[in-house]
Amino acid sequence: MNRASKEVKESPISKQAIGRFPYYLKFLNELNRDHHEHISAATIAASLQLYEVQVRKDLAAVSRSAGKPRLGFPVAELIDDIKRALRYDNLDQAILVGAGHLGTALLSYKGFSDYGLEIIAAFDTKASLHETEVNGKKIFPLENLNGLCRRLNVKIGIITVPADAASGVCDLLVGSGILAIWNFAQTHLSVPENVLVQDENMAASLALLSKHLAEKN
Amino acid sequence: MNRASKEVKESPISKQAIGRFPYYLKFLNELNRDHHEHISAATIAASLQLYEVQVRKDLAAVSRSAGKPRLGFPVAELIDDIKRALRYDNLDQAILVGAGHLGTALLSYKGFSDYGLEIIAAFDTKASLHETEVNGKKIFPLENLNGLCRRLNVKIGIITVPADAASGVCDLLVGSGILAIWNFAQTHLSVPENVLVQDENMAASLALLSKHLAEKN
DNA sequence: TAGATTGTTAATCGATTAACAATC
DNA sequence: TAGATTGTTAATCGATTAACAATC
Repeated sequence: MNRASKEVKESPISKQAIGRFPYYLKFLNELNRDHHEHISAATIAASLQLYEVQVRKDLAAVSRSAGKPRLGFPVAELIDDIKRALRYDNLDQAILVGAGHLGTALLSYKGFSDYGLEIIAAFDTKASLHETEVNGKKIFPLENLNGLCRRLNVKIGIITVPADAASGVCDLLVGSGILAIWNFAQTHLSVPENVLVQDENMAASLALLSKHLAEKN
Repeated sequence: MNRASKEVKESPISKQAIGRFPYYLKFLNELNRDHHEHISAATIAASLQLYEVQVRKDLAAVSRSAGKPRLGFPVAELIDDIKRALRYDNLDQAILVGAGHLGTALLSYKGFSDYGLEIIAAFDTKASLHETEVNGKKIFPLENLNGLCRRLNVKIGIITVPADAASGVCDLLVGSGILAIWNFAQTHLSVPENVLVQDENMAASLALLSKHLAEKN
């Protein structure tokens, strides 16, 4: 507040912490609906089965106004702070490639806008899908991808094609100016260093489930 | 080999490493198809953009016969070792709750058997879905869940219901003897400590994508 | 005031990376 | 033999947890 140089302090939020904030947010939204004014880190921790310190540190990293001893944090303000930190407030446009079962499911999901994402169009090689719509989003041939991304300045691409097609699609996305890729294909994607690939590694999840089960015998 | 007590050495494979093995496996399978006999950690690392040491350590953790200096690891054997470590060799049966878009996508996916998972049935509250099939898997009312899980000794449950229904479904699963839950709902689930909840935290992925984008401006 | 609660520094833990000796 | 490659010990890094002083 009264610092000489008031830079926008670079938020030191770890990747792990970013995974926890959506849970905080959901919990806080419920509180807010019930008209709770304040909340303590201890209560959040108990509810989400985390350590108090961890919650305290996480909240300290995003909260603009410091929490008040005895009271805790004002719920509404905290919600805003988390939304800002996760950038849920500004809506990013995305395109999706691969309108199979999973692609269709993602296209149909209404909840992404809560997370600041809007899928505006889909692409697929299958001609029978072209010009059809899923949840109001049109499906185009891949040839249209570059043009559309350039024209609308789309920077997020979602890959839901089979593994053997993923790498080609990835190159196409990168060549179309995409800077962040959400990859559901089980394959390693090679990209320039200014592009981020976020893998949704379901095979890893399955292996962890199976491992747990094996240990329980 | 020539140790006095030959216990089954508890594999010290980190969670992170488990996430990498599916990528190793995919790469090795391709090599195998091309009839490569041996492979070095360095080559794998270069291909998947990892550090050599990391690959070496990961492989050392699962490989039964040690790798050979100059040669590397025998491809076919390594594939077997990884499959065993990830337990892809034994097929686990699972049931799925919530036959919406995402649930249907998972039911339709043919690739899970490669990962040692077989979804044998689905459940949904919606009466119009009952007794219909997706990819040969029947959809039942939730009342049938307990009986079916008990009868067939199913230990894995997949949650693809809306967030506000997830916690109730979770309790039902736990009460039906389920020991491992793959949770796609964006909500914290509370379970007894012998039950594992594996969250597929898509909100976290989105936040990471969005954050990267914001940093690129 | 006393005590609930915060924010922060230090200790611990787990995973990655560096360095290097062993060996085919 | 020389050198590519492994396996392992030690150093580093990032995140979590413990300890504790500050404060409303």
